[in-house]
Amino acid sequence: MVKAQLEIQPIEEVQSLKSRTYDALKAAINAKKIYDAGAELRLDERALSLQFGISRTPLREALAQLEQEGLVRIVPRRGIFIVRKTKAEILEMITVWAALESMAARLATEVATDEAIAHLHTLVDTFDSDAIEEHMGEYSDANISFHAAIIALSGCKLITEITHGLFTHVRAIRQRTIFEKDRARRSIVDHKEIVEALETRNGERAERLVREHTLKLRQHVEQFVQLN
Amino acid sequence: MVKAQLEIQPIEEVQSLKSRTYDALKAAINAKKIYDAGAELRLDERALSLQFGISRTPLREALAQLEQEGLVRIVPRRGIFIVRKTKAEILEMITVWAALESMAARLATEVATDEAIAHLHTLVDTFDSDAIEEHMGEYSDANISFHAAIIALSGCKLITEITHGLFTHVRAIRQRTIFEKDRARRSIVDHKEIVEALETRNGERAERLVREHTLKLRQHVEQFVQLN
DNA sequence: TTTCATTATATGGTATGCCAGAAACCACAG
DNA sequence: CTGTGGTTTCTGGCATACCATATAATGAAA
Repeated sequence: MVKAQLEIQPIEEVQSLKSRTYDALKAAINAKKIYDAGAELRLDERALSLQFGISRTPLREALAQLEQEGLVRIVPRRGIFIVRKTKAEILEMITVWAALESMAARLATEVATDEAIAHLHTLVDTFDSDAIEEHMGEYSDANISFHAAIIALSGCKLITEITHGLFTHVRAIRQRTIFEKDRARRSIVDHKEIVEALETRNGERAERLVREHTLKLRQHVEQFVQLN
Repeated sequence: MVKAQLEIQPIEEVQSLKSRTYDALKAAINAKKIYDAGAELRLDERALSLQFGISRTPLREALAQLEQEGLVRIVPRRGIFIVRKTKAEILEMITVWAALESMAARLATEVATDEAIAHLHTLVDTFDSDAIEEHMGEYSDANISFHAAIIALSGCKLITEITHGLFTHVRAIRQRTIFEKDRARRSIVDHKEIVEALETRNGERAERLVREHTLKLRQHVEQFVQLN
């Protein structure tokens, strides 16, 4: 046996057009403000195939996948439309999120290393709940990272995958969420409690805190966010 | 305005070949014992298109959707393969199931009607934990129905949808699960407790019982079920 | 007989063309 | 002006043909 003599990089495998088109379309849909009034939700196959410089075949396969994922709806001989989620559907997504992230928190208390849990502090301690007003933008990002981190700590790939899929849908509504400072302040307190529960390996408590935290968001969206 | 003079039935709309092929393939994969040794996992596009009597185009679109769903894997210029889930992935699915069904139980205590909850008795009381041996087959079906019923009681369509998708994968392993009578007996006891918690609108307890019940299954599969 | 290079074949990937249904447009009758 | 029937056009659905690559088959050289 000859030992590796070179640092071999996998040959850059060019993905199929279908796959790349899928990614491109998904990114484009995510970037689009689909909840704005008068937003164009229709996708034109031929126009897209021209823009991408490919034929309709791989494009249609990518669209079929997006349809399966629930991002677009293909109506025979009528058109292809970006799906706008209803408020009820968004609320259901947050509910599922609550179920999954709370389970993730429980798992994290069982499998995560102390170091990994300690690392959460970098995502929480940065923000003082008093001076939160001036850092709403950064906080919003850190907030997302915090929840993603907990899910990652669980070690459960499937939870990561599903919540990531949900996030794709929910992020579109995020730009509509009013981050009033009071909510942010209480949110930080919640986060600190959650970290503490994880550190003390209190699975029950961690699960409950995460669930309640996310259900608060659900409540908030239900009350204050208006779609259409 | 002319009143309806005829009883008009909506025209039976013929679904697209893509859609029907998707359903047919999914059913075929589910019916196949993919975990048996030597099972043929490869799908041949051209052969399938001949069998279905359609061209490769709609077939490929259906396959693209199945790939998105994780049922098959398409390897460029190598072939299309039915995906066999690993044991670790099955365990993750059961974990997610536990998270979702326990949340569903909690929701059910908040939104389900008394009548709907009472209806669960028909799925539980039928089986006496003493005489369970002779009715394992029926019990297995009732068991599935019971869990599906709880999820339905939550009123959360998304939970129903996701768990249904998981079931598609897990059912293939079901035929490998040894239903020894002891597990079935304890399972029935669990079910009765769950119904009671739902009836008394004890959300915390219902959630916990469902979670623990499903995690028991997880534990069992981890210990006793062998794949490959 | 074995090995390796060459060739053939099989298989998925992509492009193209035509078809059918739906919507938009238009003209003409009332 | 209005409503109705017909025609055009637009759009997605499907079939077919060809392409590129991976694999199998073949055969010549060692």
